[in-house]
Amino acid sequence: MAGRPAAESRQRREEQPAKRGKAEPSPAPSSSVAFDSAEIRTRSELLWEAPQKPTRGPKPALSREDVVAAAIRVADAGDLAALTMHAVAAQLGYTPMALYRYFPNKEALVDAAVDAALGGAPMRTSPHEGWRAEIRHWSYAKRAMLCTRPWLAELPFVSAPHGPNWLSWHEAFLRTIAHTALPPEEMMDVLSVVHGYVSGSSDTIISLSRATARGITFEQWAQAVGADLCRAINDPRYPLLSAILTSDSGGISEGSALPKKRGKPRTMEESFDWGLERLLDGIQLYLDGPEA
Amino acid sequence: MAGRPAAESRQRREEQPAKRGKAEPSPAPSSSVAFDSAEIRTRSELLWEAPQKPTRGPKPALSREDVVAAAIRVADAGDLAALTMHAVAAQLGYTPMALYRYFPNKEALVDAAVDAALGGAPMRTSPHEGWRAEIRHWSYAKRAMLCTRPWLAELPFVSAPHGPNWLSWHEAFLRTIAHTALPPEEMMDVLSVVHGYVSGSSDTIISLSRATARGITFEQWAQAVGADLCRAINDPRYPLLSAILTSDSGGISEGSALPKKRGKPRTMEESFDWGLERLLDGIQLYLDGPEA
DNA sequence: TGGGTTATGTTTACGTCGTACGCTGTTGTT
DNA sequence: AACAACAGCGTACGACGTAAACATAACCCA
Repeated sequence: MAGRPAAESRQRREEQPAKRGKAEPSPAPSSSVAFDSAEIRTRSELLWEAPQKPTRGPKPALSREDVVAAAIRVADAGDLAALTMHAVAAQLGYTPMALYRYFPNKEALVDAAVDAALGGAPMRTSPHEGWRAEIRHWSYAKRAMLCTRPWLAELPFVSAPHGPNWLSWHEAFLRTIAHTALPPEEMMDVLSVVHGYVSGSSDTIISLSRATARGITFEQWAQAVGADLCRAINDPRYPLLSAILTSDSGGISEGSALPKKRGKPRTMEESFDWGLERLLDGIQLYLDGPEA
Repeated sequence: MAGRPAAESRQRREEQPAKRGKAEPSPAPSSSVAFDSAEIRTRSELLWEAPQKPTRGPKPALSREDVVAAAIRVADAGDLAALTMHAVAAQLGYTPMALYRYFPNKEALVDAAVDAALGGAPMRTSPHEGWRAEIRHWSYAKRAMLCTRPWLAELPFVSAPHGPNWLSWHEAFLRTIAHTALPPEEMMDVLSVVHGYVSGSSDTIISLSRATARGITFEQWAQAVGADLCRAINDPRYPLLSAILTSDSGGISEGSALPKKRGKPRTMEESFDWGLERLLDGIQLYLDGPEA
C-alpha cells in the first residue's frame, strides 16, 4: 500500500491533542489540576534548600554541587542539547541513575545548573559612578555573561525558576539606582526595561558565540545570517529592507580594529551600545522630568 | 557493590566531552568543518523555495503547507515539546515517516512552522500617525503575537533561520520610521533596539500565557512566580529587593478592571508600556537632538 | 497497451534519551 | 550484633528522531 493514510480513520480518531506537555507516564496520583500548580511551586525548592541533611546511610560520594559543576562543564563544552543525564554522569564517572540520588529529575538538575551558571552578579566596590554608568556596567556584565555561556540563552528565562543567583542579578541592578528617589514600583520598572532590553537584544551576538563555540568562523556565520537577509533584496515584498541592505551599509562587520570608516556598518557591540544609550536617555528624561 | 564509581577508571577515561551537539550517527560524508557551514546555509532554503516542483511519481497527498499547519496546530495545543514528528503525523492521520517526504528532518519542519506561525506583520493602511504611535502599534502587535503562540518564544530566535514572515516584521517596522531622515544604519539600530526590548521584556507575560494555556489560573501562576521572589525577603543577601517587595507594591496584579489605586502594583502591561515610553523618549531625543 | 521509472507512504529497526523499579552492599544507630 | 536507611548499579520500558528497505501508485515513452 502506498499513498494511503495510515490505518484509515482509526488513527485519525485517536489523534492526541498533544496537550500532555511531557506526559507523565504513570497516571497522576493526586488530583489533576492542583498537581500542576504544586509541581510549579515545588520546582525551585531545591535551589534554596539547605546544603544537605546529615543522615544515616553510606556517605554520598558526590554533592549536588559536584553534579551541577559537571553539568555546567558539559553544557559549556557543547550546548543545552548536550546536557544529558548520560553525559553528566559520564563526566563524573558514574552511571546516569546515580544522579537521581541528588536531583529528582533532569529538569531540577538543569534548573540548578542554570542558576549556578548565572553566577553571582559582579559586586562593584569602587565608588558609585552614578546610575547611568552603573547601569552600563551591569548591562555589559550581563551581556558578557550570556556570551560566555550561550546555552543559558537557549531556554526561555522565565520558565526557569528564579534561584539565588538570579535574584542576585536583580539585587545588583537595584544597587545601581538605589540612591535615586524612585518609588519602589518604578525601580522595578527600570529593572524590567533594562533587563528586557539586554536579554532581548543580545541574541544575535549569542548566536555568534554559539556558532564560534562550535568551530564556525565569524565569516561563515555572517555569511549564513547575511544570506537570509539578502533574500529580501529585489523582493518586492521588502522594499525598505531591500533599499537599506543595498545602501552599502548592509553587512555585519566584525569589529573594532579598522579605522571606523564613516560609521557605516555597525558592529553588534555598537548597535547594542546605541540602543542602551537611547534607553538610558529615556530613563534620564523621566528622572529629570518633574524638575525640568 | 554500592558506592563505587561505575566501571572504575575506565568509564572516567572515555568521558565524552559532549562536543557532538546532536552527533550525526553516520560519520560526516564530506569534510568536517565546511560541512557545518553548508548545513547552516542550507537550513533556511526550504523557507524560500518555490511551492513544489511538479514531478512524475504518485501525487503527494499532502503539501508542505498542510504539514506546517498541522505542526502549528500541535504546538498551539501544547508547547514546543509537544511538537514531535509522531504528533504531527497523527494529527494528519499519517505515519511519522511520511513527513520526511516533505521535510528532510524535524529541524526544517520546525523552522517552517515557526516562520509560518509568526504570520505576516500587520499592514497598517490607515494614515500614518507618526513614528511614535506606529512603533507602539508594531510593538503591541508583536507582543500580542508572542502571547498568542507562547511556544514561539521557547526557542532562541536567532537560531532559527529568517524566513519570509520574519522579514515582513522587519519591513513593517521600517515602514514606521521610513519617513524620518535617519540614515540606513541608524534605522537598523532603531529596529534592533525596539525589537530587542519587545522580545526581551515579553517573557514574563509569555510565561503566563504558557501557564494559562496549560490550564493554570492566574492566581496559581502568580503565586508560583511570587514564591520565588519572596524568598528574597529577610534574606540579608537581598536588602534592596527585600525592601521593595515588602513595600506593599511587591505583588503582581492581574489587570485592568479595578480603579487604579495609587498606581501601586503594576500590571505587566503597564510595566511594558512604561518601558516602551522611556525607550521612545530616548529615540525621540536622538531624533530631535541636532535641532534642539 | 504495457513496461520502466520515479516518487509516495509504510514497516521495521536502531540508537539515544529520561527514568521507574528492584537489587546489592555500606554505614551509622540501637 | 542486628537493624534500618540509604548509595550506586543493572535492567528495562516507552518516547523520540530517523535510516533502510519495501510495496504501490502515477506518470512517461514505447
